[in-house]
Amino acid sequence: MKPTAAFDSEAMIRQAGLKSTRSRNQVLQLLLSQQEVLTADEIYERLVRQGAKLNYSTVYRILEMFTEKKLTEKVLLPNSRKYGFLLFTLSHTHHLICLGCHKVVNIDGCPLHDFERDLAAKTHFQIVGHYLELYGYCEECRRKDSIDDIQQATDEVPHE
Amino acid sequence: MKPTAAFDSEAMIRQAGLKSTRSRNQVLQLLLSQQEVLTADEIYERLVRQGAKLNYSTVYRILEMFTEKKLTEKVLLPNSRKYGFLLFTLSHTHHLICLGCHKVVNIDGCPLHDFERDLAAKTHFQIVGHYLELYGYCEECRRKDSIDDIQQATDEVPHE
DNA sequence: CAACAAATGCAAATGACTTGCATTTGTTTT
DNA sequence: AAAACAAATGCAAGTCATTTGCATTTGTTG
Repeated sequence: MKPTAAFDSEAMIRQAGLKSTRSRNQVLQLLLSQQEVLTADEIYERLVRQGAKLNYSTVYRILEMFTEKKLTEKVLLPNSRKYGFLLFTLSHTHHLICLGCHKVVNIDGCPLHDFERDLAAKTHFQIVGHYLELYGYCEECRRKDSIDDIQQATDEVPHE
Repeated sequence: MKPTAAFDSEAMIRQAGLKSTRSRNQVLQLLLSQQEVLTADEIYERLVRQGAKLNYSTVYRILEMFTEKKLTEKVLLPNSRKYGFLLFTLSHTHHLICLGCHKVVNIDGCPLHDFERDLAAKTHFQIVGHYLELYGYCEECRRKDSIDDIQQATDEVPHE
């Protein structure tokens, strides 16, 4: 009998209306096994290290397709011009991302709801969207790293 | 007597501890004359069109230096992997950016202050920063563009 | 106004994707 | 279960925004 993760990923891929291919399953299983944001090349590297045979561009195409079909979501990583991908189930909200281990914590609801309404009224803008991600260090990472490391990394975070 | 903008930019550049060069003044004057976010290549194009003689990489280096010295700030533009630059004085807050004309409206205060404190308590994260920009259409742009155009552009905005 | 560090120009390099096209693989159909 | 076919993948080359190395020019200072 197949391992559970493998079964799940096949079902999920089919349910999204996609062909269930070896590469797609490998990508989705990796994402399912980690509750963190991964970049395309982290995904590629990890899969290759696990012995998978697949191409860089395939990874991009898979991630693009997964995102289109709402299996994953794409978020901009701070100060890097790179995108991270995470399971859509973890998503569709804003995230608190640990800068140490890339763990993702979901934020229930949008803290900007009322704020946006007021702002629209004040500025006469039609507000069509916003981009919000929060960054920090989780409990474990804070324990592992010294205050100095954390202080240094703080500089890499966008304003505020 | 020199035009005011020229004078201002020289003073600002010197005050930032930088050499006042022709190119730096041209870039800063352009930014001073428009209250909007501009990308590096928009800046380059506009200056060249005005007859300035300067290099693409110079523009990048200037913007980088200005940002380091807090004359400008660098913000990620939605869904484009490009950066926009704007005066630091317009900045150090969050922005509401018009997707039509790239006009920037400053947002006073940070709507996430209390929220972050509560979230930190709940998640045991040390929250070190966040990225927030809002996108929409200003009054003029809404008047100019048809509903259809706006609807289409809406799709280009990051989640929520 | 010489001396020198800093800024600029230019061409080539980089990083993160993206694309075109030939080949292979799931899926569907017989 | 093999054919038929669209869809997915591999590979190599291409983009786009930005960065870098190095030779040259320009502000600033002694």
